Amino acid sequence: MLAEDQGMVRGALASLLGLEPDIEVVGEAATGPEALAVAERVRPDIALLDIEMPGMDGITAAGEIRRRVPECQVMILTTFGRPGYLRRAMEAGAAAFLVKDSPARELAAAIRRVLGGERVIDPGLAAAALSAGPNPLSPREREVLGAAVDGSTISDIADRLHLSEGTVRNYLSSAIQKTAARNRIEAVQKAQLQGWL
Amino acid sequence: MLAEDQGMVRGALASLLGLEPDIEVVGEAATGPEALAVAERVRPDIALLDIEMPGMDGITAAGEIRRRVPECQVMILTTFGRPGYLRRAMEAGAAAFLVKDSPARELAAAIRRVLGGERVIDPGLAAAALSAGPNPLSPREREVLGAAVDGSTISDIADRLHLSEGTVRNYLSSAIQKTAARNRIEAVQKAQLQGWL
DNA sequence: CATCGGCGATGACATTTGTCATCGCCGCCC
DNA sequence: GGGCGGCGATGACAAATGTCATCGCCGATG
Repeated sequence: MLAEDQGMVRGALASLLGLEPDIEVVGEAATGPEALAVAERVRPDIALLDIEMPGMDGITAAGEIRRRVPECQVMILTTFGRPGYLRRAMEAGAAAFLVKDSPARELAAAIRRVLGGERVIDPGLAAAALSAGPNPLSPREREVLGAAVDGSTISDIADRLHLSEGTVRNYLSSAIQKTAARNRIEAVQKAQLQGWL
Repeated sequence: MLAEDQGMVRGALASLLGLEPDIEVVGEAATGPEALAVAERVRPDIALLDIEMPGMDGITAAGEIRRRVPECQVMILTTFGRPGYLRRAMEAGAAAFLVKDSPARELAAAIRRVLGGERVIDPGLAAAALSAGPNPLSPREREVLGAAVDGSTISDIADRLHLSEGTVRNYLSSAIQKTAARNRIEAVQKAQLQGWL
């Protein structure tokens, strides 16, 4: 089955896989929750999930699918090969991690390898994920930094998270230092690049 | 011909179009300059361009292709249906503007309509583009705001653009007001949402 | 020819942001 | 039991950011 929010990309991928005689697309979904529902209903051999989806991100969906449909292998197909994404995908039990800018023919090849029991990960990406180390941000730091992505002021964030302004400043400050950034914007950029948010 | 930087999406779209008996993909490109070169060489009936591409964005490439290969109709296929993108695409002479989250079958239909001499634009998007009005930012304001997206400080931007710090502050301030934002981060967000950068 | 807008700059000012020291309360782990 | 780290808070301080008034130089436009 195939989960991807952009209709045109989803349809195109379905057509790509339809060319392969040994592969059949048995279900499609456009959101995280929908992916979960479809997976439970059709119980496919493979679930191919995008990460950026409305409702529930593909990695969370992957974990749920692994839990509820254990015989189904989950593969992640994403635009952004961020180290933190790869790490979280692996922890969620994914069998493969593919980026959309690799050549199209690698998709069917990867599916066959997963069906054969292998795990498929871009070697360069794996190295990056390992060398980058784990997410250094504490849960609260992540939350506060995540609340800052849209340009909210300190007092906005404090209100939204029910914290004092000083506390918000402290979390932002430590997030800035842990990401080796010079201000919150750089911190957000760097954290997103690593897949830490 | 097909220009799209993500290999897997490009291949999938090619396969989707390959299903249509009256459509043939005669060339592929992964970057803006490559798209231009391929268009000049194969002189296709239609060039289907993504906007976000390395080297040269799809809208600029569209203008160049229209200029150098006048018999070729250009269609834009993009992830982001931003009003400013649509406006610029039309000014560059595009015959169609499609977003990737519409259903896959609309792609072939749109191609046929363009071949029939029609222009294809999502009505909702057209309304948004017209009601949003034109880009209110002056070229310099756009440049300065664009230099602020990555979290650069005032003095970074001043150095990069060979301006005094005070001038940079003035431009940012007026960009913030024109976008009705509260700080530069919100201004960047809003401007990007509108396709003004 | 006067006006308007864009460009570039300066100086002054208020506000926001980032840093640091310090505190108390937990829970965990050696 | 002591140490460590996460959580939440306060106060003080320095630095960065945003605003405003004002200036001069252009080129276009009425």
